Amino acid sequence: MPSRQNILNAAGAILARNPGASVAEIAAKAGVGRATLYRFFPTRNDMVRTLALDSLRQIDEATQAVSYESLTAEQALAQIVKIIVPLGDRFRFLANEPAVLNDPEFKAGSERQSLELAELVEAMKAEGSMDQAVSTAWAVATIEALIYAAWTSVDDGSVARRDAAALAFRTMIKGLQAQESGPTSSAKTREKTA
Amino acid sequence: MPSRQNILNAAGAILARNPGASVAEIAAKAGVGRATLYRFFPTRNDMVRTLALDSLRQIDEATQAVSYESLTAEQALAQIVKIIVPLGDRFRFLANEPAVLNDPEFKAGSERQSLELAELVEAMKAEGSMDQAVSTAWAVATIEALIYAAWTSVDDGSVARRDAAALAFRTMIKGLQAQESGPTSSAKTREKTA
DNA sequence: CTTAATTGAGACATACATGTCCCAAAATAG
DNA sequence: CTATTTTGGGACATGTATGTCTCAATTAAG
Repeated sequence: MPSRQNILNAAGAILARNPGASVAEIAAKAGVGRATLYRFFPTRNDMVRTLALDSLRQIDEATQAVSYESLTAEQALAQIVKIIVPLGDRFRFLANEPAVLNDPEFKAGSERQSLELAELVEAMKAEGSMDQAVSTAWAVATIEALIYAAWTSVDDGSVARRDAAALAFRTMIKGLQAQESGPTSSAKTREKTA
Repeated sequence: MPSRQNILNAAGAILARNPGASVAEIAAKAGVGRATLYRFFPTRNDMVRTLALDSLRQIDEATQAVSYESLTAEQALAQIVKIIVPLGDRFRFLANEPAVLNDPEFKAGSERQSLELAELVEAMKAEGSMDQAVSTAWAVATIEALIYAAWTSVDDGSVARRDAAALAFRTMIKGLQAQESGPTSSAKTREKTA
C-alpha cells in the first residue's frame, strides 16, 4: 500500500465530507505524519489538484474501456454508470472544491467528459432510448445528479453498495425516456407560464 | 432593502459556490462593510446558522402552504417542487456546510423535512403514482438530487429558470414510476448479484 | 551488525481569516 | 442647519492552518 495512493484515498474520503478539511486531518486519516504528506505533495493545493486530475484520468480509463461498438448507447451508459458509481469515494469531493474547479487543466478535462456524456445522450436520443424533447443539457445534469445521489446514499447506508449503480441507472433511464402514455393521472398539470 | 436580509442573500449565493468563503467576500457581495456585517451577526458561524435555519423555515412555510387535502400526493409533490426550485440560491449552500450539518437544531429540522418527504413518497406509492418496489430512501434521494440538479442547471444557464421545476418534476416522476412495459430494449440487463 | 533511507513528531515562522475596536463620513431625524 | 444614528474603512490582537525544518526512531539494505 504505497503511501502516495493511500494519502489520495484518504483525502478523497475526508474532502467529500468536509471541503475545508486541514492537511492534519487528511494525514491522520491516511495514518501518516503531516511532514510525510508534504514530502509527496509540496502544498495542499498540489494534493487536491493531483487528486482531481487523477480522478478525471480514472474516469477516462473506465469509460474508454467500454466498447461502444458492440453496444447500444443505452447499454454503454449502463456500463459507465456501473463502473463509476463504485468509485464514489474518490470523486465525490469534486463537487465542492472551488480552487480546483477553476484550474484550467481540470476545467478542460471536466468539460470534455461532460461533452462525451452529452454525445452519448444524443446517441441515445437517436436510437430511441431517450426522449428527444428533453434537452441534452438537462439529461446530462440528471445523469450526473443521480450518480451523485447513488454515492451519497451508499455513504449514509440507505442504499446497499451493490444495488446503487443499477438503481441510479434505472431511475435515469426511466426518467429520461419518452412517455408513451400517461400511466397514472396528472403529471400534466402545467399552466401556461403566466 | 434591509441590510440583514441582504447579507443573508449574499451569503447564500457566495457560500453555494464556495463553502469556505471569507466574511470579507460575503460582505463585499452584500455591498456592506465587514464591521457592519458583524453588527448583525456576532460570528461567522452565527450567520451561517441563521441562514440555514432561515432556509429550513422558508421551506416549511412553502410546503405547509400546500393544501394536501384537495390534491393527490403526486400533485402535492409537483406543488412543492414548483415552490422550492425557484428558491435555489438560498439553499444550495446547505449541501456542503459541515459545521451547520452537525448543528442539533438544524439536524433535527432537516431530518424532519426528509421524513415528511418520505411520507409523501409513501402516499404516492399507495395511490399508485410511484413504484412500490423502489425503496423510499432512494426515492427521497432522487427527488432531492433532481431539485439540486435543477438549481445548478439554472445557475449555469443550461436550463431556463421558468422550466426548471417542471423539468425536475417530470424527470423524477417518470424515473420513479412503476414500469408497465419495457418501451425501448434492455434496461433489464441485471445479472444475479454474483 | 552496520549503514542508509524513510518516517513521525514536534518546533517554528508565516499567512490569512476572525472578531474587536475606533473614528471619520454619510445618512437620517429633528 | 444641527444632532443622532448608522455606516464603511482600517488598525489591531488572536487563532488556526500552512509550509519548512530538525531530529530521533523505525525500517530496509548491505
